Amino acid sequence: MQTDQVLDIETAANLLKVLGDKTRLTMVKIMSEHECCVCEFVDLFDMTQPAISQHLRKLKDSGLVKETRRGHWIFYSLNPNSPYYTFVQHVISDLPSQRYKVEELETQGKRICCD
Amino acid sequence: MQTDQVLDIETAANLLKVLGDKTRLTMVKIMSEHECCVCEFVDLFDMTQPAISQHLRKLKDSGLVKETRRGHWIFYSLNPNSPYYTFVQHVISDLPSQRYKVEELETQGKRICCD
DNA sequence: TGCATATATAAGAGTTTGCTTATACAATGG
DNA sequence: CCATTGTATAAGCAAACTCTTATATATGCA
Repeated sequence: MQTDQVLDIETAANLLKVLGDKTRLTMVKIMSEHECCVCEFVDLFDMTQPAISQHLRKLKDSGLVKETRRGHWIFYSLNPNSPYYTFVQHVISDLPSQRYKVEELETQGKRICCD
Repeated sequence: MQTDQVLDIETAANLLKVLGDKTRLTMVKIMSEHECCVCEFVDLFDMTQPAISQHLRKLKDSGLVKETRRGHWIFYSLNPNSPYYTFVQHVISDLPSQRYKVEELETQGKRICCD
């Protein structure tokens, strides 16, 4: 994994820019608690699928997030192997839990599960 | 002052957007270690005075930074009364110290001091 | 009072961002 | 192998961002 290392400022600024968007920051907080697939994000945010996809690509390009395909669905989650994993944890630790959103999906029967 | 409170996500995203710029992030790290006036920033960054001024305004508008005038100079520093002070501390704690930059100014006789 | 210095603001140009719609690609099941 | 479903990519547009130059404002001092 990695330890609390010193981050160079330019790298940190780029990460913060990626996180400095309400949609992406919420996604990251959600993924720190659950993995999620694209169509779930589409339901959670009132946004088109391409818009969601583009946000996820930014997160993936930054290395903060990884994807796993299971059948039709691609699940996104925080990448614990990112050298910036603990940095992100620092940043999002003060944010309110977003579990309730995923639970709402669940009660609406919109949660995707591949077991 | 304030405690480790939960930050709403939109507010956090806006703060991160402000911090998600190399110049501003470096400024904030510097100010967490020293107060600085505008002309010092102009020397530290290879940037025009209005560009520096505009970055400082963004930081001030976010409430993260406060200014104190002393004669000709306006000194900027982190605002410990900001409700987001500890959040910012979390974010910048992993960044490398920028003291050496201010020390370079000092050896070049470019440091402003109003004692 | 008038000038020099420090800083802020205004206006404009070039770039980046974040959406939209349209289309392409990938996987599954009949 | 075709249709359906989930996801990604492309192209285009409006808004936001970050710089530049020019100018205004504020303070201290001769």
